[in-house]
Amino acid sequence: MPFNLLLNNVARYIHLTDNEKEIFISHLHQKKIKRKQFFLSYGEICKYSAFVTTGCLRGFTVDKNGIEHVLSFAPPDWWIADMYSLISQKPGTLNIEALEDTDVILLSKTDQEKLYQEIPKFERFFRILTEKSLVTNQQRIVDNLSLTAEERYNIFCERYPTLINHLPQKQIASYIGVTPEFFSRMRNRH
Amino acid sequence: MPFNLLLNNVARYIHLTDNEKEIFISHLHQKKIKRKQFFLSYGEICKYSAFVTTGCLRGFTVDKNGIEHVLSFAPPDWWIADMYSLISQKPGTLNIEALEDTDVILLSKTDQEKLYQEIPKFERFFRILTEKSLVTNQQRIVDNLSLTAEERYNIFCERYPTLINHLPQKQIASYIGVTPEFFSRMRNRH
DNA sequence: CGGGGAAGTTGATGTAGGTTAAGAAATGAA
DNA sequence: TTCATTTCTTAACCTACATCAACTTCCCCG
Repeated sequence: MPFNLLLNNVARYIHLTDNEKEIFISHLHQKKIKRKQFFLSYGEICKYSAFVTTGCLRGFTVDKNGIEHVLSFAPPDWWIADMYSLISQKPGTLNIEALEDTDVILLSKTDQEKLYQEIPKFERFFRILTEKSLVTNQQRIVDNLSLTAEERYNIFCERYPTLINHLPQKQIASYIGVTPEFFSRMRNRH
Repeated sequence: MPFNLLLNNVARYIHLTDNEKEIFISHLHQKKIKRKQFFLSYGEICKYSAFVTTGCLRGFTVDKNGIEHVLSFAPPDWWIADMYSLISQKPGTLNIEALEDTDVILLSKTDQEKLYQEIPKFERFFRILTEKSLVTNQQRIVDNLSLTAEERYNIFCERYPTLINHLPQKQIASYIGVTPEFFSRMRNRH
């Protein structure tokens, strides 16, 4: 059944009884997002966390010069949301777009809060998830401050080997923090 | 009593009974850190979260060229730790140093876990804390990718007005991601 | 309260990476 | 398969910020 990937994802950090699994699943919705379709746009209020089962999403912002900056990729087994907007329920700055046809499982903000009431273990689950995400983001800040573009690229290759073949170069360039032109030059020099 | 600042910090997100407050306090330790003294050094395993009551700490890494990069400041009412090391209990890369004589309240990793057992509400507290920290860090990544040094400086001034007068310029420069020389020039042109 | 090390300033010069532009290659919708 | 649209490449030139060095000012600790 289609929720297995997600149940395994959850099982990494907390144990659920069969009954709890059913309660959990009752809060979930499935959705298909076609390539290039937006799951969330700048200025909207983020009402869902999305868990990708197939395909790939990207979260990005657009700066005042119209340049896109990729904050995160969400391949299968990853969660994505505009955390700022989800928490504050204010309009966010993040766009979330499908890089290919993608299946997601949605958990709404309100269902997530119900879940915290019904199965407090989920506080733990999302705490741990958020902690891991925080560590990754802190490392990225350090990398951006202290490494050259080439070093950041090498780290990206190590950390996300499956994504490298999968993604358009310009998306990786944007994540690394360089222009597509410079990224191309960087790759073709050695 | 010296735990009031911390109890207020906690009360922002969860409500504790008097009994729960006592249990919480029983897990805490106080410590004084003298100016320039290290609370945590690169390569150590981080065993404590620290909550600052007076003074100021800074968390920073040192890159392969010996250059320091400030990840965070912790003035009063802030938590600080090497999250990577605290979670994984592996040697971390963060240094945490007192910028002035500082009083902290410590919560050890093991006491934190006991707290989760004894008062599950603390799962919620630290989830919310971590979420807020994550949002701040994501915004910083976007800022580093899309803004000039001067724009990042202006944002820093808005966001941390009290720190501006308080900190040596070179520390702010390092947080912003520029050299002290460039930071000085930037401030003195207009 | 005085001296020494740290912090800040200023100038000359260097460089990683950006910008603009134009063509080549890949890709996807019909 | 075809054509239109992205994506990628290459080249010339540009700029934000770094580096190095010498000087001044600050400030803390004995």
